[in-house]
Amino acid sequence: MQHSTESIIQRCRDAGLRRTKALELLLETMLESHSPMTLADLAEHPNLAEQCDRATVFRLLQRLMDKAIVRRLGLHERAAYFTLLLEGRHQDFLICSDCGKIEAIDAPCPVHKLEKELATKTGFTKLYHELEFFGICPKCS
Amino acid sequence: MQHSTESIIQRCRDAGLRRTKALELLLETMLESHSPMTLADLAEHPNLAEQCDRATVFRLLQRLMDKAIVRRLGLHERAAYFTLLLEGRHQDFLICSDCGKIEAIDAPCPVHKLEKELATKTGFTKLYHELEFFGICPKCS
DNA sequence: ATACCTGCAAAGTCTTTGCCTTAGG
DNA sequence: CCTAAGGCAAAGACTTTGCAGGTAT
Repeated sequence: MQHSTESIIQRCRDAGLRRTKALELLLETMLESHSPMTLADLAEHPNLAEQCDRATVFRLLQRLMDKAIVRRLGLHERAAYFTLLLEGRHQDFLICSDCGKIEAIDAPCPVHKLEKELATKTGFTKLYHELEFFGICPKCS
Repeated sequence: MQHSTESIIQRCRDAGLRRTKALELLLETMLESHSPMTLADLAEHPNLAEQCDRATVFRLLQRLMDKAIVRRLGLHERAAYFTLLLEGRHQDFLICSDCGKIEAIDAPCPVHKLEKELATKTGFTKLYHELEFFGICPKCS
């Protein structure tokens, strides 16, 4: 396997984190799962449930995000974002990871072809997509 | 203007919603703003702050989502999702809007070109993107 | 030895609901 | 008139933090 737990632990060590039981178990668990997990998913996972506190998992995730080993998906605020669905308008967004400013991108979206393919391959219906670009805006950098 | 408040209100009426002051103000506000807004953004917006309760805005957004006039961005759970950042692996996701199941998509991501363009056009640095497809999975439909 | 981690419990923040009143159709 | 919508206040859900004690280095 290309990404062993051991090699990720090494990345953590290089980033200055201590090798603790909780860290090992967390990384193993995230590596086993092939899709994103919530804090609850992780803290209640059999690997972790009896082994460490939810606050520990939370703080580990925080550190791992700081070190760019873990990413939190979605817009980076706690609150939910809403947008109007207007006929003939599809919006993708460009978001500053630092100040949080969100702007709409006008560029034609290059994803529709893949979306069609997915519809036939996977049997999903009512497909739509969301595409967000994140980065540091000129002001913040 | 192509999308007048009036025309959206008509969509709402067609969908069975009553024409109330709060609805009008909410739609106007969302139409003015050209990027997604949080419940707090909306409820505290000068247009709405003194005019209606936050719970009202919340319930309006709910109804508008039911009627597919508004969309809530991001993964549709309350909790945040985390994923490992592994070298050489970029994942896009396919999510069932009904049961919430998330699966990773292997297909080569068609977005990198646009990402490069954005970097030069906008001056954003450290760009990356997230791409999610939503739909109803075979089991749920 | 000491700076970093952990567990527990409490506080915060944003969302969601109950209940009664108001008003649109 | 009848039912959907609104206001207020309280409850929920998930996240985040303070502090005292434990542990990797």
